[in-house]
Amino acid sequence: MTKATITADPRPYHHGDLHRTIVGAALDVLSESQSTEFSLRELARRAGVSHNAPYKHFADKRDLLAAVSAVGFELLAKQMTDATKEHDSPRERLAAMARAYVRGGVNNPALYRLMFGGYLTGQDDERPAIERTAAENMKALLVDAISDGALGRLIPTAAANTREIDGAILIFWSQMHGLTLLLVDRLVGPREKMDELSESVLQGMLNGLANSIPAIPSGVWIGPPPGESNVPDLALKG
Amino acid sequence: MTKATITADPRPYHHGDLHRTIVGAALDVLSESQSTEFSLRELARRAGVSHNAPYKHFADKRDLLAAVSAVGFELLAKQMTDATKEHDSPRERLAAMARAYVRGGVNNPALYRLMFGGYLTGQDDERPAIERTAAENMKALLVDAISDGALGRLIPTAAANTREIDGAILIFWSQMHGLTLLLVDRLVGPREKMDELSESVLQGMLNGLANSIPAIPSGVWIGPPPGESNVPDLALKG
DNA sequence: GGCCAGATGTTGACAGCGTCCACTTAAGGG
DNA sequence: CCCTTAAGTGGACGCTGTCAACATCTGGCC
Repeated sequence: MTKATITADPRPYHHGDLHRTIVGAALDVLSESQSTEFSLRELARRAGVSHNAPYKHFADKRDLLAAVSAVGFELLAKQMTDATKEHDSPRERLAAMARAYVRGGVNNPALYRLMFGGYLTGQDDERPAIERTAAENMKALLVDAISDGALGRLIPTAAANTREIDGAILIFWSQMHGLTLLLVDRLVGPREKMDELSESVLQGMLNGLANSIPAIPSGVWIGPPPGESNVPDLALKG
Repeated sequence: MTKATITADPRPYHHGDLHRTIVGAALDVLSESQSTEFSLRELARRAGVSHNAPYKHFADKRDLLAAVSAVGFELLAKQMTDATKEHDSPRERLAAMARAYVRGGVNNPALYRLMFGGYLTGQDDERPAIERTAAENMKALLVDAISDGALGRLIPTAAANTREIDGAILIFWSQMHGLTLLLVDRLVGPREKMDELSESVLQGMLNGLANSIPAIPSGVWIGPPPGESNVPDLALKG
C-alpha cells in the first residue's frame, strides 16, 4: 500500500500528454474568458500539474500562445475547406469560404484576434515559426479558391497575370478580414446577420473585380513576409 | 530653507496635470514598446509620482487605456480631416482619407489595435463611453466623405437610399480596416507601399460600387451598436 | 537484466504587477 | 481663517511569469 497502483492511478508522476492538454486548456479558457490574459498557472491548475510543468513544453507564455494560434489557423482552414465541399460552382464555393472565414472569427473573437492581432509579433517583427507556417497554409486556401475557381470564371484574363491575381486576393482577403473584425469589435452588427453581410460584401467585391482588377505595385507580398527566416517546413517536433 | 521654494520646484506635492501627463506617458510607452502590456507603475515613474497617484484619475488600467484609445480616435480623425483639405475633387478627397486612415494604423500599430482590438470590450460587451463617442465621431467622417462627396459623384442614385449608402460605407470601411490590419500584422507588405496599396484597393472598390451597390440587410447597424447605453454626449468631465 | 541519461514534473524563491487601505498634503470656498 | 475635499504617498496583499535546484520516471545501451 505504498508504492504505485494504490487504487487506480490517482496521479501518475508524468502526465503523458501535457503539451496537448495545456494547449487544449488554453483554447478552453480563451473561448470562455475571451481574453488572452489568463495565466499559465491557471492552465497548470486545470491540467492538474504544478505551476511550472508547462515550462517543460513551452519556453514562455508567448510560445504557448503561438501554439494556440497555430491550432486556430488549422481550425479555420478546416472550416473553410469543409464549407466549400458542399458546393459545385466556383462562385458558390468562394461565397461559402467567405462565410466560413467570417464565422470563424465571429464565433471566437479572442482566438481570431490572437491569430491576427499583434500579440505574437514581437519587437523583432518576427512571428513564431509554427504560427507562420499555419498562417501560410491558410492563406494558400484563399489563393486556391480565388485563382482556381471563382476568379477563373469571373475574371478570365487574370489567370495569366500574377499581379492581377494578387490584386484580387488582396481585395478579397482585406475585405473579409475587415468585415470580420468590424463584426467582432461590434462596430458593425448585429452579428447574427454576418452571413448576409458576407454575401453583400462579396457581391460588391465581385462586381468590381468583374470589370477590372486593380494592379498591385510590384514588390508587394501577400501572406507572411518572404525571406526573413527559413520557414522550417512544418516539421512539427520530430 | 526648509519649507517650500527651496531652489526652484523640486517636486510640488501636487502634480497639477497628472491626468494629461499619464495619458501622454501611456501614448509614449505604447508607441515605443508597441505593446499594451506596460504597467501603470511604469507610467507613474515616468511622471515622477508615486505608484498609486494614477488611481486618483483612472479607476483602473482599462479606464486609462480607454482614455488613450479615445485620444487615438481623435488623432486619427484629425489626420483624416487634414488630409482631405488639400484636395478638391470628391474622389481625391476620399482617396486622401483612405491613405490617412491606413497610414494612421501602420504608423502606430499598437495604438490602432488598442482602438479597434477587443481589449476595451469587456465581457459585458460594452465599450467605455469615452471611447464609444470618439469612435462614433471618427466614423461620421467616413460617412460624410462617402455620402457627401465621392459617393454623390460616383454613385448618384445612392443619395436617396440609406441602405445603399450604408452598403458603400460598410464596404469602404471594412476594406480599409482589413488592409490596414493586414499591413500592420505583416500579412501583406511591404509597409512602404501602403499608399499605393490603398489606392489600388480603393480603385477596385469604386469599380464595384460604380456598377451597383449591394443592398445591406435591414436591421444592420454600422458604427457603435445603437441603444445599448445612453451615450453621454461627449461631455468630457465637466 | 540492470543502469544511467535525459525528459518530465515538483517545490521554493524572487521581483514586479494591479489594486486596496489608511494616512498626509495642499488649496479653495464658506 | 478654518475646514472640507481632491490629489498624492507609503505599505500591504495576492497573484503572476520566470528561474534554479531537486525528484521521478523511462527508454536505450551494455
